[in-house]
Amino acid sequence: MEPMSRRILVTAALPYANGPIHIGHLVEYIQTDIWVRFQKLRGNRCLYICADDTHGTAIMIRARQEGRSEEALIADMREQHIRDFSGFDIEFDHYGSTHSEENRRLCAQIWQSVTDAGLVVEKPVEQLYDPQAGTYLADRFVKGICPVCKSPDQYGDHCEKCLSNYTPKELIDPRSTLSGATPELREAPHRFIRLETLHAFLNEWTQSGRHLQPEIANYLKGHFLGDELRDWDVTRPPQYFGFEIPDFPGNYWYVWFDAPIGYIASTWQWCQQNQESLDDWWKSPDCEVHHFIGKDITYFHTLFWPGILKTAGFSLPTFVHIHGFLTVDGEKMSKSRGTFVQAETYLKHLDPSYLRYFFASKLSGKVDDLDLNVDEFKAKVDADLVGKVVNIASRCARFVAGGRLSDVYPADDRLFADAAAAGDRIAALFEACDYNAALREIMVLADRANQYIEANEPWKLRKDETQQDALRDVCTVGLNLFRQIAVYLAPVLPQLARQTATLLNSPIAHWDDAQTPLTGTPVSPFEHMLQRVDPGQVQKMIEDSKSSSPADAPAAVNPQSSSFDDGPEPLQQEPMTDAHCTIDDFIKVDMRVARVIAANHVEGADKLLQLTLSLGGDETRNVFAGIKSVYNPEQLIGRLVICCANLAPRKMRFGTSEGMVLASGSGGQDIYLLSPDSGAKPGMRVH
RNA sequence: CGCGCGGUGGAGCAGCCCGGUAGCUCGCGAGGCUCAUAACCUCGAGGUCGCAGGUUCGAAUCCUGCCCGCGCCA
Repeated sequence: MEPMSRRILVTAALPYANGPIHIGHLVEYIQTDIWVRFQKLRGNRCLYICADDTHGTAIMIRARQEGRSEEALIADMREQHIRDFSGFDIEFDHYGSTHSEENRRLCAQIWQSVTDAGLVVEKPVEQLYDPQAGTYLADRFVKGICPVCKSPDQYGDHCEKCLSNYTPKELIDPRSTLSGATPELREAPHRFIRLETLHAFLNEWTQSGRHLQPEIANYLKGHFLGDELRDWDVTRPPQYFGFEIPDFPGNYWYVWFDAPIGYIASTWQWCQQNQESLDDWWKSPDCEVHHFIGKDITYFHTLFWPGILKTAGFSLPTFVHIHGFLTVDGEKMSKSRGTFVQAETYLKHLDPSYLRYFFASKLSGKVDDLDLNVDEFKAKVDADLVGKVVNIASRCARFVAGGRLSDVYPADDRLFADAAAAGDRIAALFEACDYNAALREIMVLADRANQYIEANEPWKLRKDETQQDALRDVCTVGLNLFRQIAVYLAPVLPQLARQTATLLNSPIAHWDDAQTPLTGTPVSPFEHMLQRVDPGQVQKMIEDSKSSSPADAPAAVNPQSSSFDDGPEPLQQEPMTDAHCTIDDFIKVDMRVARVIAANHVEGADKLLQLTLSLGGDETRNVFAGIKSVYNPEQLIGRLVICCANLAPRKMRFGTSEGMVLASGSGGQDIYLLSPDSGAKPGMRVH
């Protein structure tokens, strides 16, 4: 027994209250849940804290669209999230919400601290404003061309291509993703946090080698810490769903200011319910703070957040554990392929233990992306869990069902002792988040147990009346080896731990339960603990995921009525060209009727669909069209379009585009493909 | 272009930090067992460890250059 148990506060990133939990999210919550369960099993005091992230423009807009209050929306989502998490045996000690009184008060307190520290400055900001939606546009709701590297279709704050950070007004050719409208520049005062003041501290904290994975420390050093840190814009003018700032009336804290503070607020709620002191968890040097996040939100958690905590006198993170993204069959999750699987859909068809085990087998404590290959998923779960682990119990339990284990643990060629000795090594691997290596160690133990059973042939002993004691001894060894494995797997497979407890009538409550064999205890009748993965169910899940998704591609935002109410906006948005073109100029453009014979999503592209156009006969064109926001590939196949057939081929990031499909509209949700009246045939020229 | 990660028998990976018999899972071939959820056990075939240099008695492992793949706001 360890003399001192650690106190550990653990958080997973707060899921945004704008959508359901899907298997991509689950990587993180499962990874974290395993770590927390492991810590608790080791006898440490550990809290798993999470909450819904509820503020921001997206929530406001969605509530508006659904005709209800933001509060109603987020209450609903929170319920769904909690339901999904519990379905996967993800067990939070507390699940709060950033829209809570505790969070409001903490925000105010921390705001006061950073203000007192002289970190807050006010500056006028020209921000893009969506006149149609009636709101300023959050960075994520503006897309345009990156001012640094000129990549098209980048968000307003940050370029995916060159990883530069900038402000939305620097963006070239901006569009509102809410309405498709061209936003206008408006000026309003904002308040900023001077991160640069904390540069020396952040340098030291991130580069100490103790709080971050090395590749992350490297990344920060190369991308941010080499330059002056930018002031961070943390307030928003109306309209915005969030907390109004006490000393800055009419303005709101930016969602990224109050979201991480939600970690503390949620802990506070737990403290109030459990008569504990918040300071013991967030201001005590004896308490570790561990954050688990995806690599997408590295910046906020490794620079901004430590800076804030430091300034406000809260504990700094002991470690920020950063994981990669989930791919399915080597590709980004895709709605059309049915691999964008929601938690709820998964649970309708498959056992959550499968996913917990599979993710664990893929997680290594590195930032690498991890891939869920459907065949591998089945192979791994079937072979490891059913074929190896559960099989051990299945091979022994029947021979002693209704009876008891031997009163003295029999000689077993040191198998149990060796496996007990492996406990520390396996624990170290769990501690380091290298679940993949931990599971490999555990599977070696399972192999040995199966070998033992093979060598001792209990099925033969059973037939010999004089060998009944020997039979019970063999099963006692087999079941104890199984139980050891169940203990080591308990963080990953809590359900298996519960089943094992029932089978052997002894709870699994501590890691050290693997150190001492059970003897003399009754054995319950054996029941199957885990089924093999049913490929039919996997298929159904994928089908379900396909059908449930098109609905959530929202229709156009503006339900304009009246029959011929044609306004001047289109022309105002894009004035007509003055220069004439000659008939000869016009003839240069060879426009043809074409049929879409194949349409696919382009992985990595936000706007593009890849189309194969037939011009009749064998003549086809491969074309990339920026129409993904409005059209699904399925609905395009078979329809006629107009294409420019002699456009010079253009090499794009995703392949070569050999033409262009004609469409109108301003972009975003405002895109309309041109098509000929019925009767036209592919290949016909447009004159 | 940048940053990060990777390139090891058919597939997926470990080993690399701390140089010295190339290992695991699946698949494949042969055999065994028949207790177990067509599970389990044994044996076998199969690898120029991306390429080229360098350091060294010795390199998958260290150094340099190059090539290729993947990822980059969920």
